[in-house]
Amino acid sequence: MGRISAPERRSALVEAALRVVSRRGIAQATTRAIVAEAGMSLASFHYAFESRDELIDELITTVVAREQHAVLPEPVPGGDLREILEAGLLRYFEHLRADPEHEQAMLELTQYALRSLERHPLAVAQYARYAELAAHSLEVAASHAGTTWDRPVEQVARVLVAFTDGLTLTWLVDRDDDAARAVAHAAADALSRMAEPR
Amino acid sequence: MGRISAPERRSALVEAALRVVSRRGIAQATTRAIVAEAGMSLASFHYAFESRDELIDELITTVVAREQHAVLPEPVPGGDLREILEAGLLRYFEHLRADPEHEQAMLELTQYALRSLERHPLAVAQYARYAELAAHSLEVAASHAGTTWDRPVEQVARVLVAFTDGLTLTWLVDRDDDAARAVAHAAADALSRMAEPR
DNA sequence: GTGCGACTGGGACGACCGTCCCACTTCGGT
DNA sequence: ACCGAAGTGGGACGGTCGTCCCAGTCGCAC
Repeated sequence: MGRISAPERRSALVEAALRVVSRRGIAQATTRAIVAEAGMSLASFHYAFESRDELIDELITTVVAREQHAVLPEPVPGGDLREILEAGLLRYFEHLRADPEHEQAMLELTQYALRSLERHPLAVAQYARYAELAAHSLEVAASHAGTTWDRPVEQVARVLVAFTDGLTLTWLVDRDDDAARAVAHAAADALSRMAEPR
Repeated sequence: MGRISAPERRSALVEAALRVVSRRGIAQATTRAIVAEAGMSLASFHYAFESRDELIDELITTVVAREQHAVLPEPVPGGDLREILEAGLLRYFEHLRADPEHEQAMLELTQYALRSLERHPLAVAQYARYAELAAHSLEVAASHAGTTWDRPVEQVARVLVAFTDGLTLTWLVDRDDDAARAVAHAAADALSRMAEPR
């Protein structure tokens, strides 16, 4: 292993940890497994991080900050709100199908954070970030459809996040593409009714 | 510890394991923690079960079989379909608020099962059971509202399960009651549109 | 080139894990 | 009363965990 500065090592370890958590789950993300994935020795781990907990915290923070697969990157032009929303949800679904392990890892990290008092805020921040991204997408969608939301967009965003989570969780279990698309359709339908009638 | 037959001990251990998983998470549900919760010695554990894995498998099976907090136990009389569905979802939400640890435990057990090939079927069975209960509730609801579903009820049920999961997950993170009720409202709205217009 | 601080590797530590062994006690059938 | 089977308790096993120590090596400023 060549010589790397401590900060570089930190991010290399975070990336390695994300790969291990995605592939094998957080329970299997031991210091030794992470270090092996990064191709380092155990001592390097505790040179860069004080503890495994610190690494996991930074992993969650990093990965949440990076999160940006918004549900609606570029809405379909010419469609009405419902169609734009459904296209966005289907886009998210394709992202989920392309990298299911990543979403499963995010889910596990949330649950992990939920289990300790000092880590709970990380989970809250994660979902606040989701809601923020969702709110932005919803604003873009409404603007493209030439309409406005009939309540604060943050409230609609919260519902979108819940629908997305449900779609993710159920699809991860049964891998039923058609069912997931039905969820996307129904969710888009419900959300579109939260806009002012044109 | 008095003398108990092996089968009784098995179910006592399963109950103890459920309490430990609910309270502290599956990662903390060690053989010693479970045995302490049940007030037994370690030897009794391996007298009743061959391994911890066997206990966890039986825990999942048991708890899934017992699952019956259907979303719509007794629909409100006189309401239309949307109102009946929303009342059912709110009923589920009250159940979630009353015992959040149990739903969190169920979520963790699902994720745990998803992580190994031989346990994956348990997660699938868990969600098949959810869908079954949801389908039954939906049939009751449609019948009370005097309408019928415009597609196989199993498909609607799958969507309901996804919505319920999303509501659960997001509420467990932010504990925002109003937001959860908004999800229930939107979900009921979307689902009610999957019925034949009267 | 020399010194010093930053970085590295291997091995060890105590704690806890799942599992197992074995001497012991209790029970039900005879 | 007795005897085999069923159930119990304590202690120990090997393995893995997170963490730590320390002797060694490298890069860079002087």
